[in-house]
Amino acid sequence: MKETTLKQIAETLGISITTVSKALKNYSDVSEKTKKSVIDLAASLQYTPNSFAVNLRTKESRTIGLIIPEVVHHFFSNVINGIIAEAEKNGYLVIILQSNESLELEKKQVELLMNKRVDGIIMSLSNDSNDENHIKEILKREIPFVQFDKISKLIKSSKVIINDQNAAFDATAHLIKKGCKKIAHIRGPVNPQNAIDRFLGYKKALEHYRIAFDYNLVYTCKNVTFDEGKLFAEQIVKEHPDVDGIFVITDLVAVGVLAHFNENKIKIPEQVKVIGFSNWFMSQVITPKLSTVDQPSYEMGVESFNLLLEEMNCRKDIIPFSPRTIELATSIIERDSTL
Amino acid sequence: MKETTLKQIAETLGISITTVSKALKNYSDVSEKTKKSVIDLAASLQYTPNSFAVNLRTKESRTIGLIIPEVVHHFFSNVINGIIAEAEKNGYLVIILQSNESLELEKKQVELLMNKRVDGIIMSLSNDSNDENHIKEILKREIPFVQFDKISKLIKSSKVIINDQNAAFDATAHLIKKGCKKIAHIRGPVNPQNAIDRFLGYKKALEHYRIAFDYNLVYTCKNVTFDEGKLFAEQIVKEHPDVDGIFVITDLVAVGVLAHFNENKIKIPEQVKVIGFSNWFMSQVITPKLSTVDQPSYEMGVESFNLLLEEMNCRKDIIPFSPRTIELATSIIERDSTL
DNA sequence: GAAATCAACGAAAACGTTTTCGATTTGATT
DNA sequence: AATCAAATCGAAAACGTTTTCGTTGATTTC
Repeated sequence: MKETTLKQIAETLGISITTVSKALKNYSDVSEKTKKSVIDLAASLQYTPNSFAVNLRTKESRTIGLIIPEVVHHFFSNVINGIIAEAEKNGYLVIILQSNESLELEKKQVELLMNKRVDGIIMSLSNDSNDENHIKEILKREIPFVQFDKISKLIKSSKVIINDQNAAFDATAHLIKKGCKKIAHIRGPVNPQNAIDRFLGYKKALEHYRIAFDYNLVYTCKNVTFDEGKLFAEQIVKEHPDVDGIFVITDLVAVGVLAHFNENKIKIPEQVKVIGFSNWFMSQVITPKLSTVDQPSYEMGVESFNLLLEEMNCRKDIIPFSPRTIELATSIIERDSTL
Repeated sequence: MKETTLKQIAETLGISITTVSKALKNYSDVSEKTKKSVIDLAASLQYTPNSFAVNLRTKESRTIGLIIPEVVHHFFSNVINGIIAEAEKNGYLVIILQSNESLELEKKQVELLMNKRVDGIIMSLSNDSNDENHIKEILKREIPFVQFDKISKLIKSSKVIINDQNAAFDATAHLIKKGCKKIAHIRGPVNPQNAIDRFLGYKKALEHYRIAFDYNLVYTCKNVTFDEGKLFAEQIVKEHPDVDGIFVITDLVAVGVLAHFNENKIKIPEQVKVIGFSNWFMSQVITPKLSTVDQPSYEMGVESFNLLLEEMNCRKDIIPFSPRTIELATSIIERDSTL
């Protein structure tokens, strides 16, 4: 039971492969009669074009690659969701790779995807991406490319981002408006632009509301984990017992902070108010419910794919494409932890 | 700046395409001298084989398809993680599709993957999969196929599962050993085998410990959500105020139960003990920490891929393959909600 | 009646690789 | 000198599709 090919259809119908191909693609130089006979036979034989041959001939695979730092992650899995949904709608499939926050793996995976000849690549950088040569190689080979969330500003490509600095400003301002006078910040790792921007937003908010900035109130995550949240919470109450507000780089870490406070009977929001970032599902089921910054992750995936699609279509029609950056809106979600 | 091909290398070196190809694949009938010159030139031209052509020629794409009900899901995203990691190790890439628990979408996606001519398919069924024709089509076309977690017993294929019935038995027994006398069960939807098996395990445990089974104590989820957990918790305390233990189909729903109890000052574990299923990350950061059944999700992904690989290799060498079923061990994790 | 138009079809090249099966040369052996 | 074996290479087919460019015969136009 072999696969049906154009050749088989052509032979049983006594016509040429060319005509069969054209009939199935509804070319105008095939008579209605032969069209019908071809289409009918193809249907009854369950003919589907051999995509390997189509790929080779058309030089496209209708497949894109996606590289993200982590799959098991509320934010990223939502982005994945948006990307594969939008891709499927447009007839594209998605190959997903996980860089595990490792630059080495990331490089290999970019290599892999280029060798697979995907039609485009969407990517969120790993934390220790301080080297951009592999990314530049993508652009050099003229492969459509979109960055989202954790991006490199040095690379001229389309991007889908939020304004981390403004969002962090808003989050910090929210604490201030709720009466906090001494606000600590648990920040992300040193390299990624997001962590830097959120830190700058925090600092800017303090300045704007005339609260002295104190470097000792800034704690830096290495791995951005639940346990780090617990650890830093402990350090904060020990070193600065009068801290009454904490802005945390992301909800996962913030939940760690809450856990430590809960265990040590430190009342939230009475003694300390806490606000996170990203609006993980977890935040609304934890006690107390965590205030946070909502980041439109699904939409981010959708927009990323659409930007990529735009570029892929331009390349196909050989019309020039200039990269665009889409900035999505964030919003403060007020819950029990800052009431 | 076009892509380098075998032909180009052959022409600049004044030898045939055949020899170039053989040199790069280290065939024994090419002299060391020409091998070296070919390899050197290939490297300097950054030659990579055109995978479209290789696919067409070898009839394989070194790509597999994965269909799961939901990406944004702690269990499934961990499985994804296991699969793509193991696949990458073995030189395979993974296309991921999400069925959204819809049979219609699932059918389309199976179709899509077969038309893409992936080398194999791994799948976890959607909840309303009461029709198996699309799956049978996969087997008919002799495409290597593995089911995991939500499987159909009617399909003869390799499977990676846990023993849901035993695990549920253990979970219920755990509640009984902790002193519960009247145990409710919030079960999953009617169709999926898992939900049925877990229900049966619950029932069997009651029988084993001589506790009367009461159908009124069984509540059936439709969408398996946090909100359903809250809702059923409310119903349970209203309809059966003397219930002192609840075994819940999965952690997400169990967290909903905890939320309702927390809001209504019903003490856990003093008044009611609760045990979930799947060991979501959330369970260990919620208050009180949720006891649950640990399900080895990452390992499930790894094993699924390895079974698929086994079958793919057999097909290639045309040696017969008989499907295997791997049953992974689960374990009870005792936390605050059943202390 | 010659020229132009049109409808319907097909031959063949092309995409880039892999692999089979000879062909050729060289050196060694009878 | 004839035979054989080993070492090295290449021609060509094959994978299945798409698309360009002709070809043919029929019809229309001046």
